[in-house]
Amino acid sequence: MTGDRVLVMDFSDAVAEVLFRLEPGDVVTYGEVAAEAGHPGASRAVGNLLRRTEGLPWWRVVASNGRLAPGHEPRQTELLRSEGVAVENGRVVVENRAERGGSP
DNA sequence: CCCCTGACTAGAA
DNA sequence: TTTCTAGCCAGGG
Repeated sequence: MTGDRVLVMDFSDAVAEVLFRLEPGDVVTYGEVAAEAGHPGASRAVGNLLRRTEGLPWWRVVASNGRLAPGHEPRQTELLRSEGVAVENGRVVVENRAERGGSP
């Protein structure tokens, strides 16, 4: 019963909880975090929170298009790669082997 | 209460 | 493919 332990959590706390639940090698988008935190659509607020808050696994959060955080691409790339995440040209490589322009 | 900023997103050009 | 615009949300002054 009351499996929900969601006590009046502030936006910041809710987002932080979701972030800390992530495991090494896991990557999520701002929108996913916002929705998981109980604030769907607040993707922008999530980005702002990561920018103002420290101690959070911000590198595990990327944009919906796989883009990394502006100004932190090099650092985020190294962190993600160190966890086994494939990153290329400031972008998280998704299981998307279609349309690629280059070598089919 | 009002105004502005921002590590966003989806869609159009 | 890249660039721009409009819309949405929370925090801070």
